Amino acid sequence: MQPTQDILSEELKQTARFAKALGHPIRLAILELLNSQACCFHGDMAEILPVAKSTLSQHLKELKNAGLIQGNISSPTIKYCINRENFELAKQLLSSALK
Amino acid sequence: MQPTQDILSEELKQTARFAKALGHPIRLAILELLNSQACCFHGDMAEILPVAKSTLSQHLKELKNAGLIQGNISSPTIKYCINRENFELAKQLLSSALK
DNA sequence: TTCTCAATTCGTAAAAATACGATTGAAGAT
DNA sequence: ATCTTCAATCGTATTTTTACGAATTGAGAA
Repeated sequence: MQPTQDILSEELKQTARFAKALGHPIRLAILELLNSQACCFHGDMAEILPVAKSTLSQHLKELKNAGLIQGNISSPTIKYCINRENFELAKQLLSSALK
Repeated sequence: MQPTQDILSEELKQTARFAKALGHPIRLAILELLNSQACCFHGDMAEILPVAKSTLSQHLKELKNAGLIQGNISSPTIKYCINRENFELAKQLLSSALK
């Protein structure tokens, strides 16, 4: 075995993080919704997606942790948006991983 | 909640399966190795990647199940290769999910 | 201040992923 | 037929993921 850093580079780990975040149908559906601007609010998504609201919150949290989305308070709701910068980065990293 | 099939399409589920398979650093490293033709054999990979052989086998199995790689027996070893068709499909689906 | 509503967090359970060493299996070499 | 050798599978443990309903929080409305 070689030293970890040689093979498992930071770039590769970041790519894996993004891929993992994308690795669930619900989360992809969330991104699709946000990307199409069809909706931005937790409540609206909860009506469309076949999961409980608490589960939806968990998926939103994971996407936030991965940096793919962000939420802006717009009382009484929260407006979710794609984080374009990281979304682009994810696209780049994944497309380069699949080159 | 709407009927599942409307939102969670087969395409979206397939995309999630690919993304999930890509969502681990070791598996990305495997694909990188296979893609660069630097090596193709389980034993060679086991020397390079910082995991036990049995763990490596598990990751190879997951990549196989996802359709991203395939193994051809070449006694006494097994030659692993990228499954180009599905690799392309994954690239396509993911890039379209991140459009 | 109290009420209401949206969203998150908590508590919990079940399933899946990750990892390892030991064992087994399959194929060629002796 | 027996011995090697490579890789997969088994058995197991730990951690993470996924999911739900209940309880909490926070901000504006009454």
